Amino acid sequence: MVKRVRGSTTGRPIMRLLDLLGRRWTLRIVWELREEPRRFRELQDAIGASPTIVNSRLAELREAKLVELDADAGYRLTALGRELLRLFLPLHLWSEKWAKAI
Amino acid sequence: MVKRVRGSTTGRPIMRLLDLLGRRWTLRIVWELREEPRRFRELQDAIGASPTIVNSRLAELREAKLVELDADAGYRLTALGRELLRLFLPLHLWSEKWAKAI
DNA sequence: CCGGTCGCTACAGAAATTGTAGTAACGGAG
DNA sequence: CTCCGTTACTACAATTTCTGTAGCGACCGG
Repeated sequence: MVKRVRGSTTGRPIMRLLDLLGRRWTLRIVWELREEPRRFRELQDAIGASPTIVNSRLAELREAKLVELDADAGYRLTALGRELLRLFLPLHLWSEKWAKAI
Repeated sequence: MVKRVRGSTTGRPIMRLLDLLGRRWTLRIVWELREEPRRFRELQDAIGASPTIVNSRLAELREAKLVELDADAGYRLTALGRELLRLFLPLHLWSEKWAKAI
């Protein structure tokens, strides 16, 4: 009994990734961690979600090795997480163009 | 009374975009449309979601001018949607690397 | 011992999603 | 004309997810 990835029957990496990132607040959390580590409550206040779900998403992101908790600094992106973020950075610029178009 | 974007108080483009893309199935739908237009049912079967939610997401994506419905061909990405997709394409390759790491 | 912060959890109510069924419009075959 | 298949899409109850609030246990400085 293989642990099925939500919404995907194949388990292909891209599907697993899209599934992970396509959950409420996940992209937003990665985005909030783009510059510096954040504390749990700090992160929660920044995005305005319930602690329950912030904790769930952080657990998922930690399991995916994209985020880690440093006792001194707080939550931060791992090396893998920073790689992912780098792929997403162009979105920032593009979103400005998109906003003008709609 | 400004129409508030879910989870965002600022309405900044990047937040609106992250909010839109951070909804269940949205990223997946864009991904499924990467190569060729798809019919409603075809899309629904491919991703395995309920018609209700497929229709909601398509409506949001159409409002965001990322997807359009061509009566002959089916649903397809707009020029804007293809631009966004292009930003996401590197994810495919990266996801393979990520899958090995976790 | 007290008061603050830390990550995190419990839980009831609200909202989103699912799964199934079905609608209305169109087109082609008989 | 009727029948059949296809199209996009909707209705609705059951289920799952998320929210909002409160609070726990551990730690630390005064």
